[in-house]
Amino acid sequence: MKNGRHIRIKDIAEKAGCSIGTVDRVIHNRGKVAEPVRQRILRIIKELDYKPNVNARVLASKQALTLGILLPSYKKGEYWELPCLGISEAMERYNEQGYNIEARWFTYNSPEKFHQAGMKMITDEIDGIILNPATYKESVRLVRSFFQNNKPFILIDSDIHGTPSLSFIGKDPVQSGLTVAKLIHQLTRHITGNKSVWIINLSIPSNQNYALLAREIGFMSYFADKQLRDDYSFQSIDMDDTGTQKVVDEQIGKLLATGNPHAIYVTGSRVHNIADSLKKFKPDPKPLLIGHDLIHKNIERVKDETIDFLIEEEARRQGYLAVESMIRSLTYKEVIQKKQMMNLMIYTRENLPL
Amino acid sequence: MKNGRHIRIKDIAEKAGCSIGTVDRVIHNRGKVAEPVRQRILRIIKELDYKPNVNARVLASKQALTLGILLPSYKKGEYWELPCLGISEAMERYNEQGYNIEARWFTYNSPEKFHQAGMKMITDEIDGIILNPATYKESVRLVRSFFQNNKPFILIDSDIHGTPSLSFIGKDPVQSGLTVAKLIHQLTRHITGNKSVWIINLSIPSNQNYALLAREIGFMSYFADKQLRDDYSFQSIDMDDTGTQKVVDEQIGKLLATGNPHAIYVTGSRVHNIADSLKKFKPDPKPLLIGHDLIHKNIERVKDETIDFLIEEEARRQGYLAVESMIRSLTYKEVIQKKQMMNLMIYTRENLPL
DNA sequence: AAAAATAGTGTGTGCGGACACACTCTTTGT
DNA sequence: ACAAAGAGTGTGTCCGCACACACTATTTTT
Repeated sequence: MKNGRHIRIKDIAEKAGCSIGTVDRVIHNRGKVAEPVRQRILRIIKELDYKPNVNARVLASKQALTLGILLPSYKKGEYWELPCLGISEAMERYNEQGYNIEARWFTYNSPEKFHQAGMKMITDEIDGIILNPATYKESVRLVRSFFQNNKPFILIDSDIHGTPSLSFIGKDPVQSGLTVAKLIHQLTRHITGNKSVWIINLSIPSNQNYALLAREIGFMSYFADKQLRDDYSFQSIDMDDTGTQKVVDEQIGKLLATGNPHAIYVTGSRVHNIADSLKKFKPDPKPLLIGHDLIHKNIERVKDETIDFLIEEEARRQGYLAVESMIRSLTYKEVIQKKQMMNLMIYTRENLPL
Repeated sequence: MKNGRHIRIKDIAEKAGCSIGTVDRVIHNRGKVAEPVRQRILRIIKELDYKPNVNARVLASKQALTLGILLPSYKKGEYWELPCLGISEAMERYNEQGYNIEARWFTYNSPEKFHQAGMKMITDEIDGIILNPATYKESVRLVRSFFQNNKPFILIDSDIHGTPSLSFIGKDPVQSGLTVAKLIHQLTRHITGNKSVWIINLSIPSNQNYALLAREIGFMSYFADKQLRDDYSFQSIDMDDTGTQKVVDEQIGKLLATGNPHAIYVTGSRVHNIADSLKKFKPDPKPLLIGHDLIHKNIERVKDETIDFLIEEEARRQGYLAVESMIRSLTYKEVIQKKQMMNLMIYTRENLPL
């Protein structure tokens, strides 16, 4: 592939009959270059397929980057800890490599806080923003401000279509729902008679989570497409997430009194609450239980097989890639892929990592 | 985290009251440093948690690395193409970043060729070796030569325990088998009566593949551990892989004449051959079909649902990580994790990548 | 017409580290 | 006793790039 050595600025300068200073000015658009010379240099750069030496560049420009991180607030062990771990990991790794990257963290638990924090990032000297768009309306508004103020941003976990982001990193929630549906279908297909399925939406009430809805839509559309509606009866259950197990137990207790489902799909990451309830009530036969996200409490319930399958969208890697992409965009002016879709992982007891 | 700037060699030199040259000699073990000074510098390096600036290091040492790659020969679309893609990807990426890395490829299709190619790598000026150990005996012999000749090497895909490799990158095949077993168990548990399962070992006869055997062992041990032996009847089938569909068709035809299994597990990557046979003979009900590896022909059969599930061990990433680990070890003298276990991915139609 | 502003260009220094080389001081050989 | 060999240390150059600065030639201002 590489015959000989790499092309340097000096090589370009020689070929263009000018000094490296001029080439430098062209590369960085620092102006003050005669137009014909500029064109010539640009041509040569293309011809020679010049790629700047990243190491030299980082070494020479001791620029410090400040990234703004805007994510939902969370407690230890909850979902958003995972992307944050990925972000920290990337940050450390790049800092060790001689970069000088700093993070400013913002969290929100309401649309107001979200918007407020977002606006603060604009006035602060922040070079790039990594955020999870909360509600649609607020996000569109905020993102527009970012755009107008020339602040590059990357969306993670949930997308807002048609937004001028550097990149979206995550997964289509509809596909998640489809995958769960496929699993439940395959795992219950040999049960005779009509099969009952609960879809439990266990989430914070104020948080009208778009992603969870989309998962449910994907889930239902699988059965619709395959014309399996008559074989299954679905019950969609909205459950308030007060965080306490007791409240969940109560509600599950009531529901179980009305009958024992064949399968339960929890659209969010709080499957472990349902799992704990099932452990308490011990319905027989035990319903198939499927949910999302590789958080610690869920992993424990997969290990003891109270949860049968977990779906996850490489949450940690999302955070890592977001930081990496931002750095590449800001320091190397690399063009980042507009959509970086994660793998949709299916985990069960036997293939849990570590 | 980072208060102020990074520690440089110069900082260490000042604190130790010597010149950067001396510090450099200590860092690189180039000898000729008075022992007390050496100790002092080492202490300071530790105290200050000195991390060399990777960018400066790569820039200054214009060392060119040559990696030797020793893998089974393959045709386009076959399994080993995937790790190779990962290797090429890593190579390109690092070369673009100012590194100077070159690969020398060796392939083998017999133990003799394997050993022969391996020995050639020792005499050639190769800095590090990435290999897949073929047969146990040959591999141990070769690896011993590597060790004696001070050639660092990384094993990918299959491990040889207790080997002085820099790292092993792959996955425990027993766990793969366990995972497939879990899937088949769960997917057939509501079928009444005794369930018949075929385990098909479709591989090149000369290639007494250890990994495939280990998968089968894992597979069987699942059912043994769960005391499910009475619910299932297993048939282990060794099938020669001549590469032609016709031969497979013939054998499957004969087998189907003896009865229709509930599930088929193909331990290697040639599930698509079995899938094609099933498409031809259309046994009813269609047996559950599970195999390994995300190669193109398999993906196609997952898309049309002839194959129900595919297991894969991030083959491409294995190659990528192997190169990356080797570079980090050789150029930064970083200590590499002895075992880098991949995720075990479960794919079905709905969660195929892209 | 002289001074000042400006467009266009080249030069020099430093980023942190690798490595060659030069230098000093001691030890060893003759 | 003096040269040669060696141990131990410091200095200088270069890697490719960014960026400040200096410089020349031309145009504009006064």
